[in-house]
Amino acid sequence: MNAFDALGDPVRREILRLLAGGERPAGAIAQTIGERFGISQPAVSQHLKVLREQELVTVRSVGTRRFYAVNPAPLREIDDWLMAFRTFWEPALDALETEIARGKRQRRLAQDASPSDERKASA
Amino acid sequence: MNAFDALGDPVRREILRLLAGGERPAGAIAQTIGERFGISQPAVSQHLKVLREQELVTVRSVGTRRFYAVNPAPLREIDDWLMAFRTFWEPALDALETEIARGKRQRRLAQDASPSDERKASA
DNA sequence: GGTAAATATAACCATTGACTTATATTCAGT
DNA sequence: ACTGAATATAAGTCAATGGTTATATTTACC
Repeated sequence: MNAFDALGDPVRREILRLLAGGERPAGAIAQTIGERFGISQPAVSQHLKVLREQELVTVRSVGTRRFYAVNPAPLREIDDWLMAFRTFWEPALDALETEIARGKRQRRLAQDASPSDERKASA
Repeated sequence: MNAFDALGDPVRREILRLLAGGERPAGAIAQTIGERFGISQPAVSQHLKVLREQELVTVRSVGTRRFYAVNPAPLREIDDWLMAFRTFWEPALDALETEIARGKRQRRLAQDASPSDERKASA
């Protein structure tokens, strides 16, 4: 649940939001974010490093360019962490919602399983 | 969306999780958390201050005791922030789920409205 | 009003974090 | 091999953070 630490910084949150729209090369990120926050290319690069270390992003090299993309896994953990608090703003789930929530969870698990293990996780 | 900064600290996250189980006096929090992290009463008190400032908790005084409780509002904002990323791990919502999601959102809005404004937000 | 309990604040210190500028690395093209 | 583009790393600075001990504040109780 270490991802929270990385998300403590507004610059990094904004980088992620930018990447939510699809992968971007480091240069484009440095451009957009640097402008928006008034910080230099190295500064952005260092933020990208933190995001990499927390595995909030993945990188793909193409020539001299590095394309960053969101890695959703740690964000899902945050989503899970929030579960304990959802009772505060979600009235108790009724049966139907519970059913659907369970369906979602199973689909998610199915997605996590190795392909060889895809034992027909039918809806 | 400043709540993220406060949640960057594991001690504060743990305090919130503790409070998810119901309100607690500062002493009990200092006891539990202090033990768990090996930090002093003032240290915990300072964390509580940060949580107060970010409005992640509310306080209620009873005599010399101060009862802390979760204030869910900022956590909901985080929940909303995550929305932009849910598409990564949730397959596109089908019509039924969308309907239910909308219902939840409306119930939530109804809850936010001032009591005088409660215009029978029936399910 | 004095004392003790519960909690917060003050003052200080060490560490971490987020910048900066300068430089190294890596690859593409000539 | 040389050059330039894209990116990362190094080194240094400064402010913010999280801890400590000591003390102030508030309230209950005698």
